Amino acid sequence: MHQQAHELTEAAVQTLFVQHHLRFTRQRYAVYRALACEDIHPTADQLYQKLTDNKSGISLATVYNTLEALVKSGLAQKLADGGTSARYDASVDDHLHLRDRATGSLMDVPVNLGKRLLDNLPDNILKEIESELGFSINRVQIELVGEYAGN
Amino acid sequence: MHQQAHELTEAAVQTLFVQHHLRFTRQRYAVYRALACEDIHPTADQLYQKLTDNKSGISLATVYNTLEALVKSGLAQKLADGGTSARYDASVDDHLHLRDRATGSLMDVPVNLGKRLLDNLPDNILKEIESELGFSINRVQIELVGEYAGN
DNA sequence: CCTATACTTGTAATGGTTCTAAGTTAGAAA
DNA sequence: TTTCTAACTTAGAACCATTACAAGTATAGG
Repeated sequence: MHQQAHELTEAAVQTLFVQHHLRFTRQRYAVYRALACEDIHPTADQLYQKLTDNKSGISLATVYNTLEALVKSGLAQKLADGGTSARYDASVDDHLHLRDRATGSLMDVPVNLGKRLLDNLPDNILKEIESELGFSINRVQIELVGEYAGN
Repeated sequence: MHQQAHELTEAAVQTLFVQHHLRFTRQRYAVYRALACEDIHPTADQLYQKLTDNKSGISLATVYNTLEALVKSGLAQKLADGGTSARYDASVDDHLHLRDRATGSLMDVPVNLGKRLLDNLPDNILKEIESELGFSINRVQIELVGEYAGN
């Protein structure tokens, strides 16, 4: 679920940053906005390209720095691509990804379906894993690997 | 579940390779054996180090080539590390991973627990996702992200 | 308005992975 | 067994995503 997808005004994002102990800068605002309005899961370089097209005046190093800050503060997550470069997502909730074996591409499962699957995970077994292994689960990341019917 | 974990004789692995249309070489045997008897999920370089210690006489390029061949043939899977380097696993079955947020380390959930969770996934919802999205699911990869109680 | 601290930036360095081109080998066929 | 060739191995170069660095700049608190 894309949190605040409809709340990307400067003031709203500034508030969000303050809540997460992040300084608000022109560059960070641009990166966050670009990331949050994406429905794919962009790489750092894709974001940089997009921002450069927008003449947002930002360096690639800053894109990386900002993404790291967002991830560390909990405003984004870094998804391993399996391929060459990392992908980012401005969502932090549990959600499902679909990975196409053929292309390696990654996309979200529609929220309603994904949520139903996650809500129906056997909670008692998760609890058992936690107690048995002395592990505290923060997030359940599920990836459905397969291929589109067309292929 | 580590398939053939007890069946790593030369003959057994050779048969396995033939079944998967892979030529059997000294180097591939060494890599497969090193991978299959690991309980962690080694990186290419960790395997290379281990094999070098064993004086197996193998180059790093071959480790990479072999891992790629194993993955392509279905005898291993590549796990995105989220961090810097990829990790490999000589198992192809659905299974669960635990990722420690602190260290980024990745390990298996014991088979019995993992299997119970996977067996209790709501199958009807998975089917619905398949039909709704025109996607055919080969594998369900679940990662439990969290931290050990000690930390 | 001033200041301290944190952020930004271009560039260099790093490090995992892939490429290349030359040598070697597995395994099929005779 | 011998021969043959496609496939494999290898060292080193190349590649490219990411991080480190050091100098300049901007934010937010006082």
